[in-house]
Amino acid sequence: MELDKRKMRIQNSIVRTYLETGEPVGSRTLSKDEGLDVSPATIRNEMADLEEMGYIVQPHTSAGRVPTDKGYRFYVDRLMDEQEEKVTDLLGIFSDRMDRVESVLRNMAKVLARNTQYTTMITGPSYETNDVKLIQLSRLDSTHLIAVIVLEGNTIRNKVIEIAAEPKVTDKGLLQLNVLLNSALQGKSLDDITMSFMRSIKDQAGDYGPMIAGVLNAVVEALEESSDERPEVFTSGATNIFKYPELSAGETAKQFLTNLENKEGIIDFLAENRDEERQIKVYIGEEAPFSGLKNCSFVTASYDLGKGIKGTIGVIGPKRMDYEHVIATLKNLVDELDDRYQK
Amino acid sequence: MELDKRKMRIQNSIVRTYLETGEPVGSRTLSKDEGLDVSPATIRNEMADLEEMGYIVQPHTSAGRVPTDKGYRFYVDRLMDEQEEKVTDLLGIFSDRMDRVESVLRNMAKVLARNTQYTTMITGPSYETNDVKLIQLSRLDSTHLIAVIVLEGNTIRNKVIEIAAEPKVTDKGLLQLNVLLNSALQGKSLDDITMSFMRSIKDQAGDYGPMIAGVLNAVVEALEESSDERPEVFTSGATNIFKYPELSAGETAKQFLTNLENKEGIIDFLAENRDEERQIKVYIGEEAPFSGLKNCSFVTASYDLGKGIKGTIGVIGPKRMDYEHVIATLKNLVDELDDRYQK
DNA sequence: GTTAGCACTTTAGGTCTTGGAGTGCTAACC
DNA sequence: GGTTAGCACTCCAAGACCTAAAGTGCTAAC
Repeated sequence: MELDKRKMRIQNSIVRTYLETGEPVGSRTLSKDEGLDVSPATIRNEMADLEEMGYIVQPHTSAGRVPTDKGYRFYVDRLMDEQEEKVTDLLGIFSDRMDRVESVLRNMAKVLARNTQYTTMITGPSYETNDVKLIQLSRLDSTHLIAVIVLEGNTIRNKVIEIAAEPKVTDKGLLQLNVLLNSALQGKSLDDITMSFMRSIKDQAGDYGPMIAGVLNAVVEALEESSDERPEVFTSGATNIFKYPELSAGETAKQFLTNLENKEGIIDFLAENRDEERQIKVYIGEEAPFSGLKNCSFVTASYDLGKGIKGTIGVIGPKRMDYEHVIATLKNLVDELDDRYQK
Repeated sequence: MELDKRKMRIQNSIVRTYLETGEPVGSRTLSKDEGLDVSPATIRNEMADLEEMGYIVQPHTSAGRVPTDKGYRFYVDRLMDEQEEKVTDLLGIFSDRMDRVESVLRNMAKVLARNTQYTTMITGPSYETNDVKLIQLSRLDSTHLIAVIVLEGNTIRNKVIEIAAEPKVTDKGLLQLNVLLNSALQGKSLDDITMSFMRSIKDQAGDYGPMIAGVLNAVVEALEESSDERPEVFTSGATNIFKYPELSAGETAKQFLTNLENKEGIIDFLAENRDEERQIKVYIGEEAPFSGLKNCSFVTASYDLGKGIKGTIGVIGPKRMDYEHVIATLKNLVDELDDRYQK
């Protein structure tokens, strides 16, 4: 059964009012809503219908109505279509040097949290292409080398490698090693570095053969750090939940914050969204494939900086969050990111 | 006025019992304490004295006694002298590679939080000596160089430098540049890099003169990051506060967590302790030169990994924290660190 | 100096009561 | 037929009240 126009109107009014106040909405309140020129009694009838259809519920007999997950969903779906508001003022973030993607993301989380007043989390980029672009050994001191490994996408890893004092590494030897390593490793990914491959390099290294093991180890570690490792997650505004009584009462706050501190689960959840075709997604309450956080809604957006650098941005708030604003802001942010970096 | 032996005994009993239970301690409870063979009435008399002297207070007329800051202080001072218990089981941390000081510290915070069940924070090392040890330019692609700058103490910084496509940088040129830069910059610190110094390098660089500006910029940035920048702070176990009702009730939890998230103030506070001669310090309640966190005590320890790498570890918990355990653990940890790295 | 005894105070928690908010239903109205 | 006024009913929140328990300070006896 479809909702007629008045029911839709009432439903949306209920959601909107509830978003603002956080209190169950009664028929009297609604009747005063501009544009709805009917008596409370009429509204009561309509509400009874809406309740039967599962859009709203009463916490208890003599209370007003509160939207169900389905009710929110109805409201949000409408938003997603209409929504085309332009939000600016997030640009400041980008003035930062792009030196370290990390610091940009961290910053982004912070700004977003301040802007929305909810909790935000951003997964660090996980790199899909993971090839070695450049490797460079330098002598640090008599027993240590430093290996700088640059991966496709310009991620840089440093590794300190301990070496035996003998045989002494000459400048010339180091140069040769670098040439050897670069020609051997360039364009290689983790999968390419097999045992036999390693042995062949070792053979070519002559006197430095024993040392090569350490170097290759470092390379493998660097590659593993970039792929296998779970992406880092930057959170911000965790304490914003104290602004919403329904999330800060009793056990809930504890659970919320503990979940956030551990980051387990959340990472998986965000990572899952990474490749979705649809940029913005909204999970209301139980919809999130992710236990542990009751009474919360998630809005996620995936970004793609090109070169296989992808990640997810998420906003977590109470179910009664300002979806309109959050969606607009995220959409804006992602568009902006794409514009700037996806060339 | 000095405390006689029985008063001392009672005072310490009160503190210890209160640490365990978190509830005001009554005379009856104390009289059952082993070794104290007097009646509740006698104890009541003594307690009246202790209260007058400011070691304990009653939350309200018909409640037991609770230690004051002064009372805790008395208890803790005694601990600091006696204390020589050996706590092990923190060693697992060190098995990690020392590649990244950062990850060791992060880990350390985590283990410490789990061990003590309080909140821990560790300031990243701030480097006192800040000299360039090694600099190495490599070609990334036609318009980018990568500069690897190793500082004394083996901190490694990477900088990507954008360069003009012309004049083309040859391998040979790069080699020369590296030699030039290393001989010029080695052992130099931020203060040494003056305008005239920069000009002189530029002159020596010949054709690559224009490019040098970018490189030197990168060096300066790297140096600034290590010195000027506030040290990073790693926190862990923030949600442990929910284990202590007096910290998780109402506003307090919010304040606590907000303070922790912002890290402002805390950094300064920890940094202040960095150079203290005394390794372990205890701040009880108002003693902390640091507003914002009521009802908390801090135990801090400063570590020194040599080469000017110093920092502070802090444990924050309710006033009624298990000082004995925390102090012992920290002392142990710092000793261990010193043993391992201060050679 | 120590202790038993007792009157006194305060709090935590339970029960009761009351007022307000909101509903569903019925009957009247347009 | 849809809309509305009226009313009885339900439930909750907040306050008033009460009680039991815990702990004290004081006094008088040991």
